[in-house]
Amino acid sequence: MATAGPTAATRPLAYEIIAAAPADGSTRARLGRLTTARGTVETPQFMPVGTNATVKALDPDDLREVGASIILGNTYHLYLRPGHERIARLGGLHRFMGWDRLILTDSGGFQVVSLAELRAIDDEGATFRSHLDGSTHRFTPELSIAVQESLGADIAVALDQPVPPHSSRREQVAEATERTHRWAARSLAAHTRADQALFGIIQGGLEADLRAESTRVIAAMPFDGLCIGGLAGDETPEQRTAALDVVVPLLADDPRPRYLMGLGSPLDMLEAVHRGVDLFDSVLPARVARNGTVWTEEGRLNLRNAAFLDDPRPIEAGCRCRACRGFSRAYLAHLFRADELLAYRLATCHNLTFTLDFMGRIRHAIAAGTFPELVREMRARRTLMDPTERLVSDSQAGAK
RNA sequence: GGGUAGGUUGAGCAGGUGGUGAGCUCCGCUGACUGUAGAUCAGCCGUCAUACGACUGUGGGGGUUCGAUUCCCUCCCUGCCCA
Repeated sequence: MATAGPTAATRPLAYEIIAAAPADGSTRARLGRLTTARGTVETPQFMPVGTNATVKALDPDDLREVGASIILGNTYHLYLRPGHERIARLGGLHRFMGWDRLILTDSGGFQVVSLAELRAIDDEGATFRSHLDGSTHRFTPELSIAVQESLGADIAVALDQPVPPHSSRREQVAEATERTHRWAARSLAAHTRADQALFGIIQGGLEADLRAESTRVIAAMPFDGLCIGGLAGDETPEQRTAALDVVVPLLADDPRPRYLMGLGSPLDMLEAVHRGVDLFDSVLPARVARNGTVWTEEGRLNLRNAAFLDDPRPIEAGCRCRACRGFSRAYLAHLFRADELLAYRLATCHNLTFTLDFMGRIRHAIAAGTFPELVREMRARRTLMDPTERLVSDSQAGAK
C-alpha cells in the first residue's frame, strides 16, 4: 500500500494501491483507489469525455446509471464557450452541468495539435484561432491552470504539446517534449487551488530515449498523477506497447496514478492495464455509438445495417443498460434510420455501460489474481470490440 | 369534352432549342471513428465487370434523318384551368 506523497493527508488527491502488480512479473496491472474530497474512483477506470460540459446525448442521471465515477471536461472548449469566468460565476463546472462526481479537465494541449492549422507555438505559449468565430487566442501554461481553477475540476492537467506519433521528426518530438517539461514546471508554479489535484503529462513520442527522459523529468515533479500523452493516435499496437514498456518500469516505485490519455477501445485498455496503466479517457465509445456502432461480448454491431431491421433481440442479452432492458435491435435500427434523438442516447448508454463494466471485470480479475488469464482469454477471443477486428458476421446479425 | 403544363436512373430535380444525357439531393448499401470543430465523414447507389471498361436508358408505339431527348404523327398517364 502506498499513498501519494508524504503530505497525503493534506493533498487534494490520495491514491491507494489496493492490489499491487504481482512480483512474478506476469502483469503490471494493479488495483487502486483514487480519493478526493468529492468522491472516490476505483482503478483501472475509464473516464467518459464531456467536452462541452456534457457527455453528448446523456444527462447526469444517465451517467450515474452507466456507472461513471469521473468524467473529462475540456479547458479549451469551455474557455471559448461559454467562458470559464461565466462558469465560475454560475458556481463552477460541477454545478453548471449538474454532475456531482469527479471531473478531470484536459489542459487544452491536445487542441493545440488537433487544430494545428490554426497554431503558432513558442516557448511562451500557443496561439490559435477559435474554431467557433476565428478570433485569436493564446494559451499559456498559466492561463490553462487559471481556467481550470475557475472551472473547479477535481483534477487539472498541465498544458503540454502533444506530438502526433507519426508525421513527426525526432527533432520535433524532442522540442515539443522539452517544451512540455518547461510548461509542466510553470503549471505547477501557477497552480494555487489546494482543493484541486494537478496531473503532469509525459511526452516523448515513440522515441524510447525521449520517452524515458520525459518520464524521469515529469515524475520528478510534485504532480498528483502522471499522464502519458501522445499515444492513442496512429501508432501501431506494438509501438504503443513499446512506449508503455519504457514509461511504466521507470514508475515502478512511484505511488501516483498513471493515466493514458485518449485510449478507449476495450481491448486496447486491457493491454494497457496489463502494462500498468490505471486511467483512461476517450471519445470512442460515445462517438461510435452516436454513429450507430455498439459493442457487445460477441463483437461490434452497426445498428444501421439492414440486418437488424427485423432483429427482436436486445443489443446484448443480459446487459443492464437501459437500451438492452427495454428495446430491440430492430427498434434501435429504426431510430437511427429515422434520425431520432433517442437512438443516440440509448446507443451511448449501452457503449458506456459496456466499457465501464468491462473495466469492472478487469478490476475484479486483478483483485482475484486472475488478470493474466483474462488477458489470455480476451486475446484469444479477439472480439469485435477491437476496432481492428470484425466479430459479428452479417448472417449472425440477421439471425432470427 | 376543350385548353394548358408536364412525364429523365427507387423519390424529387437539373440538363438537353438534330451530333455521345449516368449530374445533384434524398432514400438505400457498406465502411471509418481512440486527451470530441464529429447525431460526423468516406465510398457505392441503371445492368454486367474485381477492375479497365462495355451496354442500356429521356412515358409507349410509329415516322423523318447518316444520326432523334430534341422535329412530325398517334396513344397512355399526371397536375392545373374552363366546361
